[in-house]
Amino acid sequence: MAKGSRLQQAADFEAVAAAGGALDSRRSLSDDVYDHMVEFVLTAGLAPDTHINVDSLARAWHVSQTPIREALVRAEEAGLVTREPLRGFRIAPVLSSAEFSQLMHLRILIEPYSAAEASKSTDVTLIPTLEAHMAIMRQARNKPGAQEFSAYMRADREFHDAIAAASGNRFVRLALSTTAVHAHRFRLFASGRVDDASETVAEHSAVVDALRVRNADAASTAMYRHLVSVAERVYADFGPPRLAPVPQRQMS
Amino acid sequence: MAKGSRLQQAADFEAVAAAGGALDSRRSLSDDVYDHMVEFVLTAGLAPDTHINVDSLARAWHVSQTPIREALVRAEEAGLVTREPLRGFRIAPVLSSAEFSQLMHLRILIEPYSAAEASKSTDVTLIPTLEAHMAIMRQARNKPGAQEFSAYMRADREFHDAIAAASGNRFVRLALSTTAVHAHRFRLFASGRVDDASETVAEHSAVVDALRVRNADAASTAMYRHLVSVAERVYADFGPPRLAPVPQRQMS
DNA sequence: CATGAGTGTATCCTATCGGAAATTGGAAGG
DNA sequence: CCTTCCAATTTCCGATAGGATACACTCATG
Repeated sequence: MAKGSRLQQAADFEAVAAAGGALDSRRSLSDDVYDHMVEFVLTAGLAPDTHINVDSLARAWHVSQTPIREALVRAEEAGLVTREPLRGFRIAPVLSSAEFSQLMHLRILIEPYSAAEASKSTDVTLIPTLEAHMAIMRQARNKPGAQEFSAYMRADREFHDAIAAASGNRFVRLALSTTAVHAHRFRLFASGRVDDASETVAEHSAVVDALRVRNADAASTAMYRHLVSVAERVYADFGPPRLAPVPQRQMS
Repeated sequence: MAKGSRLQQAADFEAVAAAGGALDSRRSLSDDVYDHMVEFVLTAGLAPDTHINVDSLARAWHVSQTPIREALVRAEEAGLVTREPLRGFRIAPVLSSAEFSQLMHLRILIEPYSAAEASKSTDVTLIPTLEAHMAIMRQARNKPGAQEFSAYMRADREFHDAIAAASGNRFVRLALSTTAVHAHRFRLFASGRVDDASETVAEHSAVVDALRVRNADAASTAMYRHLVSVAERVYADFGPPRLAPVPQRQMS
């Protein structure tokens, strides 16, 4: 392998790594491979159940099998791929409609809380960060391209993750991070284009407004309404099952 | 390496594998190593921040480095170990009191819902399974030994996991599975012995009673009370911070 | 047509090498 | 004589290449 380059000629990847992970000067090759793999699965929209040949993937990316395997193990934990012992790895199946409903139930349990806690955050960069993500989403409004969809979904993920991070509860953030890629892939295969930017941005604005004035109850409610709306929009495209009654309890 | 044995002489391990995983005839060596590692970290009570020497661990368990590394990557995702690139793996730090509080917050958000959903389960083996776990916990009551503590905590984990599984929501179950090992380790280092069996079994009984009569509201409430009690008991030993107000919403 | 042996392929594991980081020893300066 | 800084050594992580084993497929046979 050439001395300077790690993955492929890796020009595009090095740019991503430089932009996203400049702080961590120490990154192992398997980390790079993992990031590359996530991007690959999420944007390329590979067919579910596709066999992943470790050897050919290693040759294609000009690395050996070990970092590929380590990245695949992590991807399995994240739900991106599945593994059958002695039979290898496959691209994970896309969520069924029922499973997406389950996913949204979990988010509805957690995210109103994370929004409420985020309203107490002292991080002054939170609001500007959220607005930056919303600007990207506004920009992608009604653009049918795959590129725009990818940027749109990325901004959406980072919007929710920023709030989870601001909640200060690492377990909440961890639990939600797993859901993000699944939701991304479900919507990628459901429509694959930006079709709800107006509603989503409006609902995000309501959340940000509540966070700006540090109103925990309002933030919680706005987030709850947003998630219910997201689910309803998806089910409008897909028909039943609609969102089952969402159990929520009163502030004690 | 001898032909029949895989880990060490591995007599005890083979017994565990035969008891727990007989259904999966296909298991890779890294799976075995991972299970072994979880058991090792949770029962041996290794000091946090202890360096893990991959090479010596491989020699000690009579396997090579690759399955060790794969198991460590999975253990990192599960929060059992931490990894610093180019500096290796370490035993993960035990949760601080504040982090344990965060963990309990997440459980309180999720588990009342999982109990409510489990009450609708048609699985006839659920109640007997839960009662079996409770029997084990009763048996360990007020026994100070490390062996009893381990069995007690295992039964507690499996009790909650069985309910999560019965909820039918795989994302709920996944989110909770991460919390289990952290809670286990926190209590291992907090007291390390069975000191709340009476209360815990009583509270578990309340949950099972509600599940038996398929009362979703009662199951949710019983689980909520149980988790609050768990947190309160831990804080009684530890002093502040006590459990912050637990945000819960009304059933809509 | 069903069944079983034989061949090919890919996974999984092992053995080994390069290289980065921690450590120990020594020399220079105060 | 003690402290501080630098450098060589050692240790161990990360990566590579190759071999053993299990599975899938093909083809011959009852």
